[in-house]
Amino acid sequence: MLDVRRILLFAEVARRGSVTATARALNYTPSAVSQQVSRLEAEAGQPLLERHARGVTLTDAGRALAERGERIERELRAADNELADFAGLRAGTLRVGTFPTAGASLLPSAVIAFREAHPDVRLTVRSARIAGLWSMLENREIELSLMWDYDWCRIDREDAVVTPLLDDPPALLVSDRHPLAGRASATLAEVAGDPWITRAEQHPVAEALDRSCRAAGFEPQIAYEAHDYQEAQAMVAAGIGVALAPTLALEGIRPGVSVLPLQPPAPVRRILLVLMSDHSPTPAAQAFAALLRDHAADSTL
Amino acid sequence: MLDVRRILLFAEVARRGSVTATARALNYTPSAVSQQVSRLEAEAGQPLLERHARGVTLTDAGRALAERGERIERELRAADNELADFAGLRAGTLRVGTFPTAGASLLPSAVIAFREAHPDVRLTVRSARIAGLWSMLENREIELSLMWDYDWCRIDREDAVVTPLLDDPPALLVSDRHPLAGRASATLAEVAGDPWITRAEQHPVAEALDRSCRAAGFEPQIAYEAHDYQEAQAMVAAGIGVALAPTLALEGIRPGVSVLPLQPPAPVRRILLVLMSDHSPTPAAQAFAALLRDHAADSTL
DNA sequence: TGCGTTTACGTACCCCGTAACGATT
DNA sequence: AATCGTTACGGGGTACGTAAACGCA
Repeated sequence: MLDVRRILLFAEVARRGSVTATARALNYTPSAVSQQVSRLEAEAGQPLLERHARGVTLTDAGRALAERGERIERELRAADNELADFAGLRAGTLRVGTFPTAGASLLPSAVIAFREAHPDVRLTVRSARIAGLWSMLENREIELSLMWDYDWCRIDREDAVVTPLLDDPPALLVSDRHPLAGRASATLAEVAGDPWITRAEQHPVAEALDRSCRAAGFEPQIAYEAHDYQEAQAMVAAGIGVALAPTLALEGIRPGVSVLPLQPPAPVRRILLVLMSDHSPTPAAQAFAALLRDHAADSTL
Repeated sequence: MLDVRRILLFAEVARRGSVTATARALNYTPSAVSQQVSRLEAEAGQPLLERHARGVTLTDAGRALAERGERIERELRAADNELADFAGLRAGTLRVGTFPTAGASLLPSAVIAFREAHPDVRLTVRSARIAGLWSMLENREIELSLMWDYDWCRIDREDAVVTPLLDDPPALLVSDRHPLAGRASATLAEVAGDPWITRAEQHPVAEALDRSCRAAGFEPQIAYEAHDYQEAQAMVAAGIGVALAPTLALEGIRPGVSVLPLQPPAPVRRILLVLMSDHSPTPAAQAFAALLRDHAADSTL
């Protein structure tokens, strides 16, 4: 059967009309070119060029084969350009995962910046809880994901590369009419007696509240179990109780709610970038990861 | 830069969705396939497929590259078919040379047979004198040629392959009113005293006449120098003299002319097939040569 | 004589196989 | 345990270079 590489070499010979010129162009010896052409003729079962003193000319079959070679070369150049497009982020798709809070705060600016820098990459974002994010990563439904952890539940998986992006300290939310309202900061001890708004369904933030209060020496009295941060803020504004929230979740703060940075010791949430380690990231994923790291470094939460 | 053969291998992997299946299909080991794909990824500068436990899936770049590979394979198959067409005489061109007499007698049936057998080969015939035929052969304006020689001027060239096709004995042409008219054969001695019609311009047939007569012990008396065989036949019919002509030149014999085979010793013209030895004949040329040899073998001149 | 092509021969690289390992179901 | 993919390592084939010959202007 015909060898592709020999066809490409032959196409070069056909273009230049000379074995020696081809050899010069490709940094070969005329001998090498001649041998390969001879082999190609053997594969083709018929002469492909006629040799005379001044270069060579093509037979009908040689002309046809050289034409095919040209087309193959065009395909190769096209392939090269396409790969460069993918590598240069002028093509391709990128699927990113996020948890809801980051999806509403940290991620949008990164998405906007990425879309501006690489308008030809199809970027999609999927939001889910941590477990869902892991399964999407494992199923290759997303190339990378934002995640978070606390120091008592550190993510430590062999099959994942985890990069901490920034620390997300908690804040205390109190009603504007609460005695602490307007203060520059607060400690947990100062609200030990207050009723608490927490998150329902074993939400990790509920665990963070629980652990923090115990560490501070009291058990929180739960007044309400909210299902998202907006609901929690509404309860706080209504004076039902006080609440703990990650700083990242306070993008749009509701009127009637006062935010107080919580002084240490406080359970600091880490915001993480996660990629699967068992396959190398695509150029788009690398670019997005770099962009996230930069944004996080600039950000002063 | 991207290696073509690796791209083809990768296209196969892409089609089958599995390294191992590809290896089985191509009689390779999975190891070999895996290594080549890895190299291709290195050349591409980006991952081309994602490995999981059950086979592999393609990245965007991998999909694009595999698609190019498919197109290259199509080109290869097309090239293969084209070459088969040329080899199988379903395409191509064949240029044949001939001298005028053969062009009017031996060649037409061969041309008709060839065209019928291989209607897709463009067959052209060029007619010229011996010297012109040689230069056309040397310049590759024709692939093969019919020629002739006599035993005193045998063609013997290192750069040509000469195949005798058939012997073309001479005949004596006399007027219907000539005493020999109607005889089954004749010898030169019987017309030693007749005036002769011969060919002008040092035509080799004139030399044949000259040599034959001298060998028979007399010098021919030239009555007329004709420029072709038709003219010569007209002169013979008019009773101007007798003439010598190769049998091959007697396709359409003119009324009023009687043809007598010449008994030996007579100068026998050989009809030859000539190819240049310094480059191998195309399939079409081989086929035409074979056809000529067959026709000549069948022919009973 | 110089240029272009080819052949003979030796060498170096590259591709593939063997073997062993890790991962997944 | 079976299947799939990968890595390390060694051998064999092949493609190339060197050298020399040939043919043609």
